[in-house]
Amino acid sequence: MTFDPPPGEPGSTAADDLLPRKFFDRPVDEVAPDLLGHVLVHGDVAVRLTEVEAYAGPLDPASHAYRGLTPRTEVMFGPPGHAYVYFTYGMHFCVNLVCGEEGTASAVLLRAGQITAGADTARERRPKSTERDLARGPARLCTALAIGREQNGLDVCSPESPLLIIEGDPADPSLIRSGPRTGVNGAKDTPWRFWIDGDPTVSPYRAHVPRKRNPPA
DNA sequence: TTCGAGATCGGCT
DNA sequence: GCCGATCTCGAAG
Repeated sequence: MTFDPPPGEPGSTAADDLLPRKFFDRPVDEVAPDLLGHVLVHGDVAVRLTEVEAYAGPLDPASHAYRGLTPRTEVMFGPPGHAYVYFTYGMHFCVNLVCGEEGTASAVLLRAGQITAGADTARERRPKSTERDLARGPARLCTALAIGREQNGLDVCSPESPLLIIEGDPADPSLIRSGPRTGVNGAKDTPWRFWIDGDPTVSPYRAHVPRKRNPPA
């Protein structure tokens, strides 16, 4: 398996390659499948998105916004086209893109993708991963792209931003599948996980398993 | 290949 | 204190 060379020098992304903000200013369940095939760029690493999940704001029990506006979820309640990065399980970062009108607090979790540029850099960050595993899973995707707290709130539609979403090869609509969301306790019957069928970088589905606790002595 | 369990800490009740 | 939009490793089939 080979990787295509980067389309140009890092940072040379033309502004008209960026997805426009109005792309994100739509209902989250429309934006999520449309994101498949587009490319998230941070530094010299680029990832073509192959798997995403939609979260519908305060009405969605699976969403961080379910409990309302908090300092953590502030970005979700802001304007569309911004990155919401959160820290979970004490060790992992995950990245979402805010969708819909300001205040709706809906977002798309970026779950997996294929590295299309900067594979060497990504491999340095994840030396134990095979090529297909480099961005297979939301936390791995963040590691491969070096996304952390500093990237929270960045505007991915602005050419000035270090974190950008650029137009890629849109996924073949006949290959887009949807199903229940991964690792989510509430609202697990909502088929808001979207992926490109047959793509090896799509993470395996795992039903939610509550963590076992140490029994009291 | 699949399954089970541990790791680790911020956010919220 | 409890829980979580996860990942990794080791063991077993």
